[in-house]
Amino acid sequence: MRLYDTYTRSVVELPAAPGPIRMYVCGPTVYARAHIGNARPFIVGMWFRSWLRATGYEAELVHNITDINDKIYEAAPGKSAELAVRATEWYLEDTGDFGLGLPDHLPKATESVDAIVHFIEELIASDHAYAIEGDVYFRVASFPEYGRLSRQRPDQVEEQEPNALKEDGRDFALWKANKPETEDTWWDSPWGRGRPGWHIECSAMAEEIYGPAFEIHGGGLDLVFPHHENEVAQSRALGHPFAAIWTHNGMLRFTGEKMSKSLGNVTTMREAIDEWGAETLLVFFLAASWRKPIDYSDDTVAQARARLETLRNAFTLPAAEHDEGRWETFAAALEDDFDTPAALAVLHEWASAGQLELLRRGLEVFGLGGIAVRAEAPPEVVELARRRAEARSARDFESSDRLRDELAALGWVMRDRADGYDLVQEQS
RNA sequence: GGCGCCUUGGCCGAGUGGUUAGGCAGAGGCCUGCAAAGCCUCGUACAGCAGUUCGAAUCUGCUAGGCGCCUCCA
Repeated sequence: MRLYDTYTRSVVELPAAPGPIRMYVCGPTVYARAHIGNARPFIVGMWFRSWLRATGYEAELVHNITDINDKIYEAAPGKSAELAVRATEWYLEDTGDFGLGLPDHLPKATESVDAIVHFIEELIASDHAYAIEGDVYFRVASFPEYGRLSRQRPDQVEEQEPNALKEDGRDFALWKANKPETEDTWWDSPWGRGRPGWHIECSAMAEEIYGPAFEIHGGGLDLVFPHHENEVAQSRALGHPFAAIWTHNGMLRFTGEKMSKSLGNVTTMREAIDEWGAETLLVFFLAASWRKPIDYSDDTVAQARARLETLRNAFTLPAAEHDEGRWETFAAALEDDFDTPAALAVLHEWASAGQLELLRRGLEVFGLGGIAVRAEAPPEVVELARRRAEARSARDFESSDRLRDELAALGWVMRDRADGYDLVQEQS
């Protein structure tokens, strides 16, 4: 299995099965309903895990919940903890609707403060961080490799979060002293009441679960700098190898621009799922390479929906003799940097060729196995269909067409065959 | 300004040196009482310019356009 690695900007080979392959994929900051772009790292991560397991790997996925953050304090003054809990539930509900299961671990920053504090203490002890007036900052100058992940020269890195307390404008906060007027949650620490900075939680949680080294760290392309750059710095400053491979998914775009809450051009996951259904959205994501941007528009999602129906219809057609040898083309596409558009093309070829067993198995990798299962028609539908079949064989086409309309009104389509008919539920 | 990515037929989107991607939409046909579903046929595309090469969508350079990060961001 080969994957593109941001750190080396090249396609690298994964350790051979059974691995293990331990993945950490950055999750959401929980202050609002997540948008459909936020679904991409989750979906891609769950697909990776699914494929790795299907090919004999021991794969694990950590997906963190950032429930301590300025955005949360801003969005719910005085009630930030309640908002974080509610928004976490939304996120789990929305991502759960994709039918891909749960990550193996869903650590929360609020439940990892001990590990975070311990991590910061180690950084201070090794002179990679310093405490001042209740804040703690990472000393960027102490880590010569700073900037390597995002390909920036350390001396060109600009000031992060301007602040007069810092030794160096590039330094970033590991711990922030509590600001009682705006921050209604805090934790005690050796530096006083406060709360963790954003970047440290991922280093601490990843290492708390996996130890100092693991295989894959993923997230959106917009996290490369500063978030992931700071994570590597924190961990490697302590001599920990941290992630071996970095995977960054492309951004979802809306009318040509990145969909993001700060631009306000978002469709929430909830809205997207309600409008199109989870299966269509999965096909939508499948149709583009995980590293490339995708435009979210009615037109592109409608194309995905049409493809989904084509694949679904395959299961109403006669099956050909199973040909296990054809699995290889599908596998090869995914082994090659997880090329899902190429794999999707193979699914269509199987659909046309009547390789229904392969098609079902291939769909299952992506959480789409459900489309292989046809809905059972309720008794009144079965009865209408029987009557229409009768009318048809009596060549009473007027009644036949009327009954067909009645079925359509109930959401069912009759597909006549030479030797009978199929009853298929209309997909909306 | 710094770093990086992208540009394929009406649309989405693989491919990365030489033989069909695949899909959506559209046209014609087959099938059907008519449909639906399916099947068959039809596009001969690779931003532009220059170069390397026997040969380039695929490599190199330049130009144009677009996007991302450099501040919170999946």
